[in-house]
Amino acid sequence: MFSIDLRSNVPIFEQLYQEIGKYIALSILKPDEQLPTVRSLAKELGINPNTVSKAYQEAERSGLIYSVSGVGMFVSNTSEGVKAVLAKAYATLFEAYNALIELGEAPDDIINTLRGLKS
Amino acid sequence: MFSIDLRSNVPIFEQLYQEIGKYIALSILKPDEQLPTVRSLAKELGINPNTVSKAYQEAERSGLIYSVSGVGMFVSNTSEGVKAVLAKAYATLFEAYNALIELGEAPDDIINTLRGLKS
Amino acid sequence: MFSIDLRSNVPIFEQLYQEIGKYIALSILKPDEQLPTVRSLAKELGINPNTVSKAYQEAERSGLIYSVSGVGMFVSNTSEGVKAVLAKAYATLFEAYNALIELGEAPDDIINTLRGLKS
Amino acid sequence: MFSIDLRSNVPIFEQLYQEIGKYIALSILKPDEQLPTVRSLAKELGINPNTVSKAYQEAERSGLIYSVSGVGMFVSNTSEGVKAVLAKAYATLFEAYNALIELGEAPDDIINTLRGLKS
DNA sequence: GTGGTCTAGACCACG
DNA sequence: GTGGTCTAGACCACG
Repeated sequence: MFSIDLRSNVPIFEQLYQEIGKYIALSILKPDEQLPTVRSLAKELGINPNTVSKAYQEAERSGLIYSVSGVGMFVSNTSEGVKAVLAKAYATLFEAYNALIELGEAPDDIINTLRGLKS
Repeated sequence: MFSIDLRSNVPIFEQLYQEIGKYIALSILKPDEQLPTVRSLAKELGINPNTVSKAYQEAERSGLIYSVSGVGMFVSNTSEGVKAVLAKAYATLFEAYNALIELGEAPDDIINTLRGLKS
Repeated sequence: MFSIDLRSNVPIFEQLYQEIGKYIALSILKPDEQLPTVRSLAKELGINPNTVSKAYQEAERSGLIYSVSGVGMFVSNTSEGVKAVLAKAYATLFEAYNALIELGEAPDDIINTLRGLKS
Repeated sequence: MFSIDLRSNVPIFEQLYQEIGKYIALSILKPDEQLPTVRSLAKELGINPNTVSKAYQEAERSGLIYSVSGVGMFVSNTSEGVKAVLAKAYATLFEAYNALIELGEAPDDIINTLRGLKS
């Protein structure tokens, strides 16, 4: 289910965190569904359990998942957590958009280019 | 002329490289104009000369500037270099856009949000 | 009667122990009244019997309840046990209060804030 | 300057994080003052650099400190960060206060007890 | 020099 | 069984 790119400059724990956010936003992971255990996911991905744990802790701090002591990690009721994920993604878009504006691109040109992309 | 933020998580050399691209794209830096020397710019910004050097090297690799041995760095005839800068900025935008699509956002919603921004 | 929150970061046995203390202090549980058996309470709350057992042991050590071999757990004659529960709760309060003092808050400010709370 | 208790049940990184917050709130650590490096503090306290790093990262996420790449960690302009620290400390106080209320203690009794403490 | 990430492996509390 | 913390040690990017 989860896939990571060991060659990426994005840290592994960050990739994993983003994937969790993505799957929850897409309802592939549903509220109160249990995530793979730290150890099993680490084994499956061939990475260190500490790295998975770090991703899970980030996700818990973001309100995306919660932990049940002695049992495992579960998907939160998503409303607030997903909002945060979306907000972050939009912030990145705005930043890239503003960088183009700073380079002298016209707003309409940028938007038209994006509209061309979607079809 | 150049301004950097030491507290930013964006590396300093990267900030500097982007500023060079920005000023060239905006024709504030013009073809064959000389850039500040590594040492003078480092002194002015209070940063390590190696950092300035790295930014210049990146800009040279991108075709934005060229070096004249023993003299300094100069702005290239811009057409291709600026194209590269713009292409990179657009690539970042597309990446952010696609991340939103992956999160389930509708293309029209994203574009309308951006259109709201521009006014 | 007892209610626990599996998602809380407070251990379940601790929550249960505190609830026992609370009900005894409030005389909802009365001297020599029998507590639910470990197994029945575990079943009712959907938790591990060992967890209930641990809470009961804590409560017994605090003098809140006593065990009758082969029969079950019973509420103690409360005076000393309740005193211990209260003492512990006050200790926690003092600790939080002192932390605020250490942070430079004025005693009167803290007390006034609490007084505002109570109304 | 920093002191930790290895025997405490409070994690080391958490103790360190709280100390940072305390010293900033008390202006013992002043804005833009540099903190000890990860390695030097680890050595001084006899703990692992990773543990110090975790505390620093927590403090950075809280806005208490900021990092300058290649140089070190520095105290933020404190207003917002300190507010968060104080808010957290007050939350702990309120929790302890409410626990006492639940145990049947009268608000005035609790407050009078605290007032007795302060003198 | 600085902090950030990761691994391997241990130990712990909770259940 | 579960996740959380910590150590020892390596490697990396940035400066």
